[in-house]
Amino acid sequence: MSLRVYNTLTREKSDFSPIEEGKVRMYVCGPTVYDSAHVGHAMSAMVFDVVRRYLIYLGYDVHYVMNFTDVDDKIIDRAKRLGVDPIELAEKYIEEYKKNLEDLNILPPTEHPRATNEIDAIIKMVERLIDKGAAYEVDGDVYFRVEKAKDYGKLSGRKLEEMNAGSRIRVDIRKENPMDFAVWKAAKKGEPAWDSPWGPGRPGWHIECSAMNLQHLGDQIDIHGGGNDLIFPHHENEIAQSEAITGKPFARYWMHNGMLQLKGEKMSKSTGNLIPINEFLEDHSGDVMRLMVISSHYRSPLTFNDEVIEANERALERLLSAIKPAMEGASGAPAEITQKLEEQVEITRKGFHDSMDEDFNTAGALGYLFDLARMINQARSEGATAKELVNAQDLFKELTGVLGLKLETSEKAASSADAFIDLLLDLRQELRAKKEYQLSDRIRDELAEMNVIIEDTPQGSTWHWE
RNA sequence: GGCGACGUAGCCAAGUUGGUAAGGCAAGGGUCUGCAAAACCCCGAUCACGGGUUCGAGUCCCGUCGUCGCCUCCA
Repeated sequence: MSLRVYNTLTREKSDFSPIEEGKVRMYVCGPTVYDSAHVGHAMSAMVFDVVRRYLIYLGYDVHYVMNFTDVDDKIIDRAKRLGVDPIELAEKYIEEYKKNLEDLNILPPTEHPRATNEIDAIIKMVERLIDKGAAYEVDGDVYFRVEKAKDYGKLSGRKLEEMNAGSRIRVDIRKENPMDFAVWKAAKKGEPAWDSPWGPGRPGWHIECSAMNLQHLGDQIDIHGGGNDLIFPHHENEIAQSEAITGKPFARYWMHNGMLQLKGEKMSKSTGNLIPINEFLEDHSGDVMRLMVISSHYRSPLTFNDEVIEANERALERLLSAIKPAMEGASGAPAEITQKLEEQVEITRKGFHDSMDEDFNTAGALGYLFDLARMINQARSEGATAKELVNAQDLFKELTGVLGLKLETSEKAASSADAFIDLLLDLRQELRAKKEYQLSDRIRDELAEMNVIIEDTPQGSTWHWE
């Protein structure tokens, strides 16, 4: 079997084959940095992180570009309201976003370009569009001429004549067609601006992505990703611009993730219906977020609420249980068990691969990992030795790693409290030996209230943070 | 109004070209334990509804109801 990918452009799955053998050029739309990113952004970034990790797992050399939109109306508005410099405001949220990605165990992009660093390339592109008759200048603004793009609407399945542009926004009478969109905007007073043949101004939203693609990945790319709310108009316009310039098909595969649903609605910055990544990470690990994301298909909406978060906290504990070491003094599990475990290793490897090959079916792949976890735990409780568990556990770690899970056993680093807790455990051990259970239980209960969980095993007691 | 997606057990959710429903969480029962915890074992759905095609449909077609996304900035 080989990898199949759903392509928004064709609305069907097809076999994946990159332009250049063994290499994948991939571009994912990053955030507009005017505020803290929320868990919906995290979802999108994670979805494509998993895509990237799986492609690497398959042996591809992946060139991964994620941009920052660091100049646009919202950033300018926000900065004006706060009385700060828009470029500095953007810079602040760029740094924060990079930290978010790190905390969420998202691999750093190969390149992380930002619009303001690409101004020269953008201006050249706009000039080329004008030269080709694909764009026109009006009073310092430059608009893309949609009627010139013969197959405009092919990505979103719209037809120009069917779109009732201007039904909700006032039509700019200077435009030739209401659907024409700005590729260059004349600057108003006090706004960040760059000199151009059309006077001081700044790039339109869509052109920067086209420019960064051309600059960093070339005329044609393999995968272009983003949230499905970007299909129209953003990606539609990117296609129109890029293809107007190169005359070649822009991206081979358009991948779009579903929206994260909070309270039954799309999580969105503009409506304030959101949970910032920072806030989420105060109470939960990045792995919990990731588990939620990979528990369902990337194209489906993601149900996000407290109940689901809690369920995934517990599910994560189950995954963690699989990589616990063999019991101390284990003398070996029955042959029947160890053989079953080895068989499960092969079932898991194949099942994982087949699932992921089918348009990155992470939820299906995860199912196999839970099956393997159960088999590992079963073997361990039957007395399997570390050696008997090693193949299964190695595969388990490898494949959870492909999904981007860290599975760190100790969420909190060693703290100064450790020695005291160890002391209390020793004390409790002595009390239990004397069968003074009232006191020993009190130690356990009160430590539990401080989020220290004690587990008794035949080899003694252990503890961990809740 | 237009375009698109979806509706699977209490909740989340998978289901490749149609052949008789993964997995997780919760609940319940059990093993282990001084009691717990963890782990392990057992336990649940005919797939929104109504038609149709087929030997056979969750999986294809039509209709109905419902939810969501896009059509305006948005991952």
